[in-house]
Amino acid sequence: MAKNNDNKTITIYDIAKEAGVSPSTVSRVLTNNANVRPEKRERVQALIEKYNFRPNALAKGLSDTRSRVIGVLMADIRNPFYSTVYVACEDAALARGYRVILCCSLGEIDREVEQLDILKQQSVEAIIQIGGSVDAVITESTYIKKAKEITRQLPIITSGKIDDVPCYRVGIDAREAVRLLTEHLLDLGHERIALAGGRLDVISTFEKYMTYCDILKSRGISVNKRYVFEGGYDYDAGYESVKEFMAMKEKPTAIIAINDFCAAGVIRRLVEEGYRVPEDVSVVSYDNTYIANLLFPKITSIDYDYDTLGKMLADTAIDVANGENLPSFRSVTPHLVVRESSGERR
Amino acid sequence: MAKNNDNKTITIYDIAKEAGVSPSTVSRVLTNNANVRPEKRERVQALIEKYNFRPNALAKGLSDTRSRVIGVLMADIRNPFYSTVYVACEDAALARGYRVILCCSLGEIDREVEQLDILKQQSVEAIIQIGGSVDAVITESTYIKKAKEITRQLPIITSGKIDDVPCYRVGIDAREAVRLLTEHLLDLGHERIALAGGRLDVISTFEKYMTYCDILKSRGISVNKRYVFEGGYDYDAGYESVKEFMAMKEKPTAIIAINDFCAAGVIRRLVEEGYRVPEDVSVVSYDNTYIANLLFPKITSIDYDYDTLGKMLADTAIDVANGENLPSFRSVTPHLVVRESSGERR
DNA sequence: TGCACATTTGCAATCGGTTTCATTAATTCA
DNA sequence: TGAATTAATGAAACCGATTGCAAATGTGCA
Repeated sequence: MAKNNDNKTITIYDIAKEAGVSPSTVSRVLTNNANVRPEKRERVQALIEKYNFRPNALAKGLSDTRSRVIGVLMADIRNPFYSTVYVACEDAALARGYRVILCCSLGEIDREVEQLDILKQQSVEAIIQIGGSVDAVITESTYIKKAKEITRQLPIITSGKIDDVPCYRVGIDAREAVRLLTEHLLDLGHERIALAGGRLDVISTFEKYMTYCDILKSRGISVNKRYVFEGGYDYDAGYESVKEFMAMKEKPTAIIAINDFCAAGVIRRLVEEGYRVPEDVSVVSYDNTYIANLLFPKITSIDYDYDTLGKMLADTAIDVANGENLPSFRSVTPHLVVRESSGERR
Repeated sequence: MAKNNDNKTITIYDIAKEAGVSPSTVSRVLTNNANVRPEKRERVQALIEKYNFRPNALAKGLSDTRSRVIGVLMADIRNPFYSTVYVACEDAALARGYRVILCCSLGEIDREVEQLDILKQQSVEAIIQIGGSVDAVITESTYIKKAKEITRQLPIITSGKIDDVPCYRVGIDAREAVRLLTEHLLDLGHERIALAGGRLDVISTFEKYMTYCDILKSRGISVNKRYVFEGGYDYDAGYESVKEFMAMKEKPTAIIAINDFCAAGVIRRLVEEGYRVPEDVSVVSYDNTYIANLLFPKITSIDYDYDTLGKMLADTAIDVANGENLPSFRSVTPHLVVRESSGERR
């Protein structure tokens, strides 16, 4: 791909000719592991540097058995949660000599199915999928069908779970996350704790819900279903939830938002209705994206240690691709970041 | 890349054999443009569907003269401005049958230089670069050197400007953006308008600054240099700027933040010091990312119509790659989105 | 010095497509 | 119906690397 002054793409053949050796020798210098007489190696190396030669990645990928590329399929890279995980994955992959290809499904199931094919076409060695169909309890059958087909050929690593499809799970310890948040609030004296946003047909959300129920019960607090507002994972879900919560006689004194976007909506509506955060109502959330730090008040949120998560995802992908036998489920431990949005019940 | 039941990757040769035709014919069916007898075409097509066959992208890229891939090099995909532009670019590219490869430099010049090589290695037909060295007036010489080398071989499309390197510019009409914001504030009665964040050695920031000066002068208002706070493009820059501004005798009554992050810092500090936004101080910003909508108050910001920008970038890249003669500078027209953070001077 | 053995090296096949070119089959039209 | 023309097809070269294998060169030791 490097070009000489004539602007022609130069190849190992050109280097070989000028160095007076065979292309194989140049290739051996490039791949570094074969044994080449030092004198020739230097001669070739000098030309590589002279022309700033880089071997064509497509040709290399074709001839190698290993493409050294892993695919990352996410719901939407514009969401800071995903982009943070993506960058962490990429860093970890790069550290092991792998490249990463990004695909976004943008919530469209057809696109998601299509992306799996596209990644396969690119000869990726494994696919990391975060968000999208893998998170839904009842997954679209076209997706399942395609995922099954794919997993016969290359491993899928996911934070979710695909029915009937064997894949490696690298997730977040959702139970621990809920525990941290719920007990934080209980410790502050809150008992009327509401849940804002998220759909219960999404596995991680469902797990969170169940754990929330368990914890309350274990503390002798009965679960009030009206304190659970199902909705999306966005600002609006949070905003709408508060309309309902604060219209109740027994208003919640604390709200757990499904993510930082949702928390922003919750806080907005609370402020609009004249409540103060955290004096009147505490608000906490999951994900601890940079948004948690941008809002006023800054939000108490659950952090997942994205570098660790990304590394776990990438390492699993690469290890599995190399045939290593790994546990099919690993998870990262969340921790609580206390900020300004949660306080003692008054 | 599709595999049959034996889990072996199948190729056009397999399809050809089973269909009783030559690989060339299968290829013709695949590329669609050659003429193949309908009967055979159908026979081949049926097998393609049966096995869900997709031609290997690496092989295709290697044999084709056109790779139909463009590279996108950005500063940091975790920044909503970049991720929004990226998705828009990808969409536009996809619509024209092109794929996109993402690289992030994360602010490291070495990485940025390296990425140019990596993209070249991938046989991209053009590189779109937004953010990073292309934005700096005095660009690192290692970068310039590499960029020069690259542009001899493939076009670079950028929102910035690289000294001495011929590239296609697709930008934002910065002067118009400043005009919209400044006149909006002037119309609201503000005269003491401050600038928070951004470095003047960044072209777009410098352009904004110059235009700001021009507009104030044309209205007979003298420019107070103390109203210009240079800094980064983040929350902290905004936060720090307000410390200085509000310590002055003649405090500004309106602040233009260099982006939404910066605006968040500005507002935060204002609130901490007991000022209300917009009653006491108006705050506006550039970029109109979703952050502008999340904050309280919602921020009046400049929108760039990201879909149009993305399309302009991708179209330029593809057109230039195809040898079309385009104007070397095109720009998108910004517009003002008025929200809650700006109001009449009291 | 000569022979056995270890290193280097190049040839040629391969990865999986596309495309040119020559050949063959199908049409068109007088 | 047969010659001229056009459409369909396959063989083979090519894209730019890697790698198995055999040949060539170098080394060690008796």
